[in-house]
Amino acid sequence: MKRTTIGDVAAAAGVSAATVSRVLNGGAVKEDTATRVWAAAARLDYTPNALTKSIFAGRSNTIGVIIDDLRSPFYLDLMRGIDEVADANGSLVMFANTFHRSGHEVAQVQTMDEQRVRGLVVTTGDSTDERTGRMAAGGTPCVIVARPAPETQPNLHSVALDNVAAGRLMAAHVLACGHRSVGVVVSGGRPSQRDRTEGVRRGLAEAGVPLPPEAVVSVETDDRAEAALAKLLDRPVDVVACLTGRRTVAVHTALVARGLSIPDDIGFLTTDDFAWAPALGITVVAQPAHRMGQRAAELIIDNPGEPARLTFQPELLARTSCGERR
Amino acid sequence: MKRTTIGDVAAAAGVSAATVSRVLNGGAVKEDTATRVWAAAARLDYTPNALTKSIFAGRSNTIGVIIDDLRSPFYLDLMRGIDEVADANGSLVMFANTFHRSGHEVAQVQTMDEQRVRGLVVTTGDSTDERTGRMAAGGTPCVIVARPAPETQPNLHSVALDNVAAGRLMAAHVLACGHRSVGVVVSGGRPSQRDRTEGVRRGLAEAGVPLPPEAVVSVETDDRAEAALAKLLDRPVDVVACLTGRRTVAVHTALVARGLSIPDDIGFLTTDDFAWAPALGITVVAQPAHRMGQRAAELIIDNPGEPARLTFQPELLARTSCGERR
DNA sequence: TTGAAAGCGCTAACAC
DNA sequence: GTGTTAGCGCTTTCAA
Repeated sequence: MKRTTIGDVAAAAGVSAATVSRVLNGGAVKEDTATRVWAAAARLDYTPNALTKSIFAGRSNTIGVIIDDLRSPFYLDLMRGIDEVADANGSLVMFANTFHRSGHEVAQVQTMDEQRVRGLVVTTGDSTDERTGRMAAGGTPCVIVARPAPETQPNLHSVALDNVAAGRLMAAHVLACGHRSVGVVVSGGRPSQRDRTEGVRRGLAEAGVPLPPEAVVSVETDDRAEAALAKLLDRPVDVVACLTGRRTVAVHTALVARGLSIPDDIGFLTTDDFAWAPALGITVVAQPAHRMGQRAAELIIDNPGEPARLTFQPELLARTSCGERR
Repeated sequence: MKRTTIGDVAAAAGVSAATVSRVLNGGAVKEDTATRVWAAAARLDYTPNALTKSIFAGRSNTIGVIIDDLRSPFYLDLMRGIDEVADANGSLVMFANTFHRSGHEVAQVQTMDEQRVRGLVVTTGDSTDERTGRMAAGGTPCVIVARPAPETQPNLHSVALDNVAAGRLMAAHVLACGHRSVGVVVSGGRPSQRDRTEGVRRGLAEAGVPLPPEAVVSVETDDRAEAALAKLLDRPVDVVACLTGRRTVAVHTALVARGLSIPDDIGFLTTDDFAWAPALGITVVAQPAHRMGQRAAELIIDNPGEPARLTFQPELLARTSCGERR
């Protein structure tokens, strides 16, 4: 099944391939030549080969995105932001989902590099840092999302939340609601999780409220939420702060499964806004995920000479899940 | 910023480009030659150019996916299914979000064709049918999701839900819960919406319950949900059946905003399962979205000679939002 | 087992 | 204006 090439069109229109190329890309051609070429192209159903074009440019017009898990509300909004800007610039988005298959992530970065993507957005942990760094060194702009870039290097940018501020916002809110004993749920030990925990700790400390180590539990997968919560609620806890949007459903469900009513028996707040949060009255600290995605894509398209480290401020969306504010 | 080419590696290893190619792709080469080549490749940080490779194959190793709006739970799960199978086969996924910008969709199909995708998954309305048909005629396997393929043609497959069955399932459930006056919400007039409505109508008719035209309203965008519901609830309605997963949040919110309590004041059920449905007790008719995505990707990778029209059966997940079953 | 040479579909100099 | 000629980075005959 051979496809129509530029040569076929040229032959059909009685011109050279170069002329066809000029017609298609807006060079200087006589009007009736152009007409003949367009007609021939339409008749032969000619679709130019973008792959071949990219060879000359040295790279494709596609932005690569590597994401842990699209099901997280943050990543989904991030993705939409990237897609929007890409689309507005005539770029495409190539996407790979790691699903936390560690070891696979590095291979995916490599694959994106082989595709000669115009730029790469990575949201994985630091396992990919070395490969991403080399890619940036090779001239491909890369944006690390959700944590600061590991080192200052040309073509290597980052887009992240002020995670400490997010933690502080949560602490301030639960204190304002009259809570004193806070339980914290994180997922794994990624820097963002550590920083948010630290923010909570500092925010509470300023009000003289401690956050002992046993008040912080890690939930690695959804099905371990119940067990982790059982441990967390061994000691009296007024309010549970979930520092990871990925675990919101599981933690909320585990709370309810224990027969706890929110906010009457226990307060609850989490990270990342989501479509059902208003309906459920769940208070969240939101990241400007959509905006972050847009900026990430813009960094790739504009690729400023100076490496950029963009930090975004979180926003508290107070609803009813922590009880009334006093 | 010139990147390392196969020629650079060849020169460094003291062999020809052809030999390097053979080493990289597993041809017959003497062992110590291979060793020298691998060493040179590593030293020069050689990353093969997949774009150039694709020129020879005639097409890339990427599966294109065109989706209306990723925020819909169905599409997100579909996407995950596609990605999974693609990944398992060493394929990548290239993704475009139309966001219902009509007119843009056809351009996006064309763009995917220009990228010489290995295959294309389209979820848009029929505006793209002509272009997709030509793509299939040109040899690229295409899969239309959520409605049957418009015509039987080689390389053109479809993956869809049995929408009439979905409507019947809903009708049977609301009848079993003792409801008699059903209000239906659809979004636009796409075939899937029409078929589901028809299913509801037939299911009710068999029990002698009518579904008059004024019992069906269309909600085109989220912000029009309240107005549409006001109209729908002009007449007495026991239960609202939302036939589009995309509008679940908006319709549910509009119901609650009217001061209606679910299921005490009014029953509610919708299409497509979602993460928070169990927590909210919302009954849904689910599509096997993940499975459908996998099958779509498999159709592209295996591309059977006979055009396939796959139909999937919906499943009722009964929870509490329609009241107790009698 | 290896290299030289041709060519994939397209663009970009350089002539005419 | 338009055609000719070189490539882009890689694979694939075809000889050696």
